Amino acid sequence: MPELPEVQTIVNGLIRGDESHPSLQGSWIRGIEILWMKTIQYPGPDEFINRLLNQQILLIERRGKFIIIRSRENQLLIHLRMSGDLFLRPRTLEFAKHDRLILMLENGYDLVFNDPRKFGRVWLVGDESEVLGNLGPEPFDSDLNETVFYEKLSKKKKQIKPLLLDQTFLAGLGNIYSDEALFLAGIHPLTRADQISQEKAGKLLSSIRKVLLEGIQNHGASIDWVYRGGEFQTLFRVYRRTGLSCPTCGDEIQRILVGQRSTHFCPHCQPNSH
DNA sequence: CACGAGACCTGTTCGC
DNA sequence: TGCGAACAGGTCTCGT
Repeated sequence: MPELPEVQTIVNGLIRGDESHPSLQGSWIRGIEILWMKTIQYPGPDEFINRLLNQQILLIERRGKFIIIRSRENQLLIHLRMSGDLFLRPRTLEFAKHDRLILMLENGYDLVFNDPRKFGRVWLVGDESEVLGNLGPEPFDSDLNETVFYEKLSKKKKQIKPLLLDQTFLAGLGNIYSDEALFLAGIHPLTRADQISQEKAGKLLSSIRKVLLEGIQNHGASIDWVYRGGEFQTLFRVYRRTGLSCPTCGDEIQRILVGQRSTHFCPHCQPNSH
């Protein structure tokens, strides 16, 4: 599911709090319930509980698609993968379907990791670079400009779509936002990265930033039964719009498979360059 | 090393 | 209505 805008939306909600729950920041962890053991990627369950119990949550951040929850000595890293969700819920007697990990807070709320497909994972580490060390730059990193991005692209022979999904190249894009960005930039998804001109590279970078910002401003995308309150799905230009008309030229949007992932594009606005 | 297929999971939707 | 196939926002591993 969640790509950068959805993860950012979740982080923003946890930091801010709202009418239904307080901020997560400052909360003390007084109980831990692991409901699906594989959720804990590292360390083992006993050490996980020992090191997290009675810790205070100080900061919540995002890096790529990871949520980072900082206490004094440890970082809890959470990756939602396809169907995970993280939210605060007033303490209840019974857990909900698909709850995988619960941190019980002193203020009467539970921090709930719920994940129907069980792909999501969490790590508890003292040095986050053990897990995040191979991530590429953040899309909004000010050091990433047209020239730098062009040079990064020119070193890769890979097709641009799978390259944008590669988290070691750029952190945060997934299937939705890469299709949307390539459409805005007018680049065919199968174009080799090193065939993209500097001008097109600049256009691609600004398109990536534009669609991510749109996603964040609309609180992410909510599709299928995985509804999280976002509205960006109503603004999709190509993603899951196979057979519908291109918002720019009216041609039919096509769907192809690239690296086993559905890929949507407009054959007229994103001409095949090879 | 690069690439593609398969694995990990459950739930919904589609086609016959 | 029923049933199997296809598909889903991600990433890792294995084989060629």
